[in-house]
Order: sequence, then C-alpha cells, then structure tokens
Amino acid sequence: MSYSISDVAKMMGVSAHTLRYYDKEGLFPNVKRVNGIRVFEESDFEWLRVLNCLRNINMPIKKMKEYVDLCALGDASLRERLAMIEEQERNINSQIKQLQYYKQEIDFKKAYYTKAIEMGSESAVRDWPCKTATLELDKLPG
Amino acid sequence: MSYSISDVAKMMGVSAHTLRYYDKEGLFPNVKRVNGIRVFEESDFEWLRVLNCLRNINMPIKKMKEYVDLCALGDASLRERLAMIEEQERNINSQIKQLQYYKQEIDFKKAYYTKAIEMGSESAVRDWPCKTATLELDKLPG
DNA sequence: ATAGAAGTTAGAGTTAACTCTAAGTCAAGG
DNA sequence: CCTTGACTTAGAGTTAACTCTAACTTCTAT
Repeated sequence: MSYSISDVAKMMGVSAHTLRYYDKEGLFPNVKRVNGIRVFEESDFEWLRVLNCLRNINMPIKKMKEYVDLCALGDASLRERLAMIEEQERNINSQIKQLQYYKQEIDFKKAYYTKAIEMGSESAVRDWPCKTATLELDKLPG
Repeated sequence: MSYSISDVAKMMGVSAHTLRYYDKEGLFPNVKRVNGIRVFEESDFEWLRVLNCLRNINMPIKKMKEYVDLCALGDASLRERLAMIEEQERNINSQIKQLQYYKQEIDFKKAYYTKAIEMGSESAVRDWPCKTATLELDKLPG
C-alpha cells in the first residue's frame, strides 16, 4: 500500500505544503519518487512518527535535520544520537514541569474569577491570598 | 521600592528590549512613568507574574492584549475573563498530555540507543517492538 | 483525447516574537 | 562642564516555520 503526499498530510494533520517544506529541509531523505512524485510507504511511517514526535516537543527543524544526518551515518553516530535524545528528554521534562507549575496559577485564576462572579464583583476577592504572589520573579521555572 | 526596566528584565529573565516590545503591544497599561522613564513598583509585580504565566503557556501576545483590555473593563468583563482562563486551562492540559505522550516515545528511543550502543550496532535492536509503532498517525495527540 | 484534480518546483510572502539600530534625553559622578 | 551610562522612541532587521503563487507536469475518468 502506498500513500500520496496529501494522504500523509491528512494522516499527520498538517498541510501537503508543510510536508514539501520538510522535505526541502532534508527531513525525508528516504521517500521514494515515481515520475518525480513522492510515494510514501508503510515503511516510511516509523520515520514520520519520529519526526512528528520531535516536532511536537518543539525541536527546531535544523536540529531535526542534524538528527537525520546522524542517522545516515549508521552505527558510527549512535552515541551522538543518544546524546541528542537525552537532551530532548531533559527538555521535555522541563517543559512538563513548567507547564504543571503554570497550571497551578491558571487554576488559581479560575477559582478567583469563579468566586468574583459569584460575589458579583472582583473587589470582593481582590486580596485573596495568592500562593504564587510571594515568589521572586527570578525563581520562576524558566 | 521601585525598579527600572532592566531590573525587571533581569528578574524575569528576558531582555529590556522585550519588555519595551510588550509595552508597545499594550501589555503594561498601568506602569508609571517619571520623565518618560518606566518605573515599576511592587504593585506591578502581580501583573508581571500573570503575563509571565500566560507567555509561558504559549498564549499569543494578541490574546494577552485582549485579556488586558478585558481587565480594564472591570466587573463587566468577569465572565469573559473566566472564559479565557478556562480556555487556557484546556489548552495547558492538552499541552501537558501531549508532552507526556511524546515523553514515552523519547524514553523508548533512549532505551533503544542505549541497547544499540551496548550491542555495538543498531541492527541488533532494529526490530525491537515499539509500543507506539502500531498507532495510526491520525490518532496521535494533536 | 481531453478535462480536471492533484502532483511538481523555485521562490516570494506572511506571521509571530523578538532583536537591534540610530538618534536623542536625562541624571549622576569627577 | 562634561562624560558615561541607562533610559527613550520609531522603525528596520531577523528568525523560524510555515504558507502561498505561478507555471508546469502527471494521473484518472469520461
């Protein structure tokens, strides 16, 4: 079974334009062509999933290209690839931590507005103790 | 106690340029000026923390501006503000969920490369069962 | 065989969020 | 008084990641 660029675009939830852009940036070094037309196979899907993953954890396209190039080197680049993956691991962990921190602030705001609406006015809750209000600005997760 | 723009920049971990840009976009409607120079007070810090929070959960600056404008309307905009915060709550929850999902893929990759290095070659682990490899592309968290 | 849909390219345009520059103002220290 | 350094503005420049256009080719169905 083979797939056109727009099939894959639909599957990944991006535009065909975007996939051509990724290809131009060198992210699909192994996709087959028939009469110049890109033909995706199931065997390409693992790679598409990897790209999709890296994109969704905010790896820049240039870094993805570096990763592609390392893959092309085979076993000689295993350590470098592990290092990149470990960097992404640290990255994703800090992103999750940061979001969880700010989730608390958002939850507080939600409670604040809910109460304010209930009371009919913000002035009734203006000086609610805010857990985060005592934090130093420079201690926030970066 | 009052603070200059570069004091605040240091505290927030952004550049003074960036803060002036935010101001130009209307995100600091209440910061005092003395001889045209911005003077930040402790009383501005709660607002800086809110902005910092919204920025870190990837709210676009235009949306932050909308929020600023709603705040200026007082009690009349409480419901709209709650709605915005609730949207951000959904948003942040889906961001966290998505990152946690892709964290699994990264953890798998890490184990994969670790094993490959141990074995001396990727070919030894090439066909490891990958939990995520069976997923439909279009079932991935968006 | 021909229309229309979908593919191709190079390259221009867009958007968001900075990032920097130039030219100028102001306050403090020597 | 004069330099130094931090502040000001308007506006230009940068970067990443698309997003689109124009001109063209190829596939599919009548």
